[in-house]
Amino acid sequence: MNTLSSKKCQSHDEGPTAALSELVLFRDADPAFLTKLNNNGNIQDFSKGHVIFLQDDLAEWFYVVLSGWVKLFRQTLDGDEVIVDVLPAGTIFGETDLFDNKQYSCSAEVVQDAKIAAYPISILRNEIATNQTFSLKMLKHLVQGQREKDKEIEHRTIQNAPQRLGCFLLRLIPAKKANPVVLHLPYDKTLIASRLGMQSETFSRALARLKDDLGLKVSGSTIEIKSMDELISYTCSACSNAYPCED
Amino acid sequence: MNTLSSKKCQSHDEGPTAALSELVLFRDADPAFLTKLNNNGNIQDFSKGHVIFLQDDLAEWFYVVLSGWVKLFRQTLDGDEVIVDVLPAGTIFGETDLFDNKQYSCSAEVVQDAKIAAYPISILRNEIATNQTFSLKMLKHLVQGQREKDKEIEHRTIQNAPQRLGCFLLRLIPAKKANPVVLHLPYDKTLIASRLGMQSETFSRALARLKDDLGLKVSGSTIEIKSMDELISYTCSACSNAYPCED
DNA sequence: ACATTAGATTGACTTAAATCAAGGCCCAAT
DNA sequence: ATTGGGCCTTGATTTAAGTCAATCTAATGT
Repeated sequence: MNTLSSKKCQSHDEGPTAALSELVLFRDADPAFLTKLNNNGNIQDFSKGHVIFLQDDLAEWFYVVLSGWVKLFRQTLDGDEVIVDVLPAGTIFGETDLFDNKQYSCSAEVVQDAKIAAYPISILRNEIATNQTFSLKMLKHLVQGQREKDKEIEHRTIQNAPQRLGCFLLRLIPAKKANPVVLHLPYDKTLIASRLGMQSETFSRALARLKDDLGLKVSGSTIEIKSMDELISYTCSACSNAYPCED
Repeated sequence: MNTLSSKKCQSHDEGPTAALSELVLFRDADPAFLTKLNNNGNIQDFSKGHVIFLQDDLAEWFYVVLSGWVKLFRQTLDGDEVIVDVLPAGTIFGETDLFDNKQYSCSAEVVQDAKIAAYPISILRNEIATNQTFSLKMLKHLVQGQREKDKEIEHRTIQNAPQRLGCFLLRLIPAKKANPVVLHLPYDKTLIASRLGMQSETFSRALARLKDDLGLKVSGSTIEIKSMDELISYTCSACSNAYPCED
């Protein structure tokens, strides 16, 4: 029910090679390396709810989200769930579980029907160990990830619920667009709430707050932002990163 | 007033080579590399309050805390300060600002009189680019840092103030020791508070709470823990990492 | 078309933490 | 010894967010 299809990569036009070379990490990588990944990888469609791997599973594959959304999460001792991240298309995951531990450090579950490519970690590990250039790329990739985490910690510390939500909305908009901006929430509001470290009731009220304060229009998962500048100043004033904060 | 002394490394018995080889990152590193760092590095004593670098400064040096404590922080647009981390002896910092940006991503200030070694980032960058083995070590180092950040995000999300404080105390105790355990808070309570993402008043009350609930004894910065097991179960039940969580 | 159900919202209330204000303690400089 | 200033604590109050419970809505399957 979860696995809708699976195919060898080479049988497919827009195979994982194409997919991979769109990721910064693999751009300009050695073609032989990409081909090897290609030949040993596969693409699968999964529907919402499918568990890709569990924390402490043996880490043999790393993945790339081609479409849809995937959540990474951890379980607390008393049974709660903590969202580590929710990943959009174009994200690689499972790749930092390369080393000694060799177990995934969190669980991964599809939260919006997704197309996901999988490749053996061993090939990645080998490339890192033998190709200096790629190894450097990987380092940069990790440093970038570190920066994201720092930002996340900051957000949770100094932004209140409406600001965190505003920040989330802004990050859904790639570049500064002309007003008004219409966007769709990419996954369940409940999940956005826990992604932002709040309860779903709080999320709901934060959204209502943005409606009142900024003239945001909401209908289901469709949101219209009247004024980007207003939202930016409302959201980013408490933050150490000026908008647009992804660089 | 801040710079109390500065010396070339080789003029010193317990020079930076010795200091470096105690860090996991540099253990078993190429002796020529360590010597080069050694010859181009220096050790300085700084007193509390000394600013080592500011966010957006050109990143030319990386540092190792030999003794004392250093805080990393960022400034928000409206002037507040966010603590990124507070670093104990044995920590390397400034080293992730290796790449393209070439600017420090945060500011660094001494918060308890410290002895700090400085080395040119260029030497590190060169070693990473040419020595596969070291590059791999650096990758592991970064992955480990990533895990720490994940843990931090989790703590801020699911632990309340007394639990975060309890967790902080536990992390000051390297191994599981016999009761009762006596320890000293390593830096100002105000700073511990912001390190833990709370106001100093909240910190004070959290400490009082641990006194009441766990029979903790506090006198100034000296703390006596009656029962480690009690503190562990009080603190770690809401967390996804079992004690001792550093591995 | 209808029942079922997961997801979302709303209201009432509780609780944790922030804020505001006052005062205490200890160390350092005079 | 006295003064002054960090640093810390404590009390009173406000505020943000969590919790609990009741609906409401929209999508799904029969």
